Amino acid sequence: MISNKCKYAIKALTYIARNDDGTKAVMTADIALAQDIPRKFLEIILRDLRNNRILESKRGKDGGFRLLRPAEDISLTEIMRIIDGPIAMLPCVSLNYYRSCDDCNEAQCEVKSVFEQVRDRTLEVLNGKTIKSLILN
Amino acid sequence: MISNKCKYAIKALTYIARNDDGTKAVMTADIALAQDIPRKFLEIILRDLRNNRILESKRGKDGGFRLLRPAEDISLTEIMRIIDGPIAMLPCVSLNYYRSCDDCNEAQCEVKSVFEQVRDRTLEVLNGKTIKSLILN
DNA sequence: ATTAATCCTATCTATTTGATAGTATTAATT
DNA sequence: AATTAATACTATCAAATAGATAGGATTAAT
Repeated sequence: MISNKCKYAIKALTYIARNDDGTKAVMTADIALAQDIPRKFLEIILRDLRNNRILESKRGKDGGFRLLRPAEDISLTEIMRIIDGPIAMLPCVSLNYYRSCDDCNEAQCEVKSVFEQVRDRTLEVLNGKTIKSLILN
Repeated sequence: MISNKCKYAIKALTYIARNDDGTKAVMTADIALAQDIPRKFLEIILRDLRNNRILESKRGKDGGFRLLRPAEDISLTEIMRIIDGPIAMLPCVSLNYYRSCDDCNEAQCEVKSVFEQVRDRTLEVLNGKTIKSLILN
């Protein structure tokens, strides 16, 4: 399962991508209302995305958020890794968050290869998806 | 991520499948030692698998656990669903644990179809895997 | 009766999830 | 300079989940 937080992040980004008309930043309150996300929780998520160079923010009146890059250059996997961490089902098969298993000898682990296959199939789907491709439904 | 508990369950089952010689049940202590699983935690897991008709148990001296079905009839997905619940990444795309999302209109949700694809690819891998196939590495 | 196994109940700690409250800061507008 | 309206930041909080551990009850072979 991905967290609600991660789903909110994705939905917020699609809303920003769709609604940034080039004249002004997109406000938290508008996103929260349109996408049904708790406002204060959304604030945290958006700041998190800004700290990870997905968004830029503008403070003060007429402030808000904007994509720091074109929507087609923001992949789903990047968002998922920022918000939830590893995508893989076992730490020992994670490409970006590898950790060894204390309780098994990886060379002879029976489960590792299965979850490597799951990881590869999952990434086949996710690697091609961007904020841009999501809003072209 | 699957839980440690789920990984322990799978490893315990492979151990039982490999070591049931038909004469006596496999003991918790042996599994715990061989697979490096905390003994008391393993007890809970094995009882859970028994309650879900994966294992049968025998109490008292010479007691222990045994597969209730042939190893080739115990699928990985079944174990994962018993221990961790849904396999899908979103409740609204889960085949066995479906729940609707409060915050989105499923008909026009941008993320649903992506995670349906992930689900299908994941199940393509996992559906073919059984305790039997895992121990034939 | 003894021994050795599972069964059961209760408990515990740490982490994560999913938030909320309140204040500080910034910046556009008047 | 004052007002207004936005994000930024800090602190907290409650509930659920993860990952166990302890201790005694029950069962059954010898």
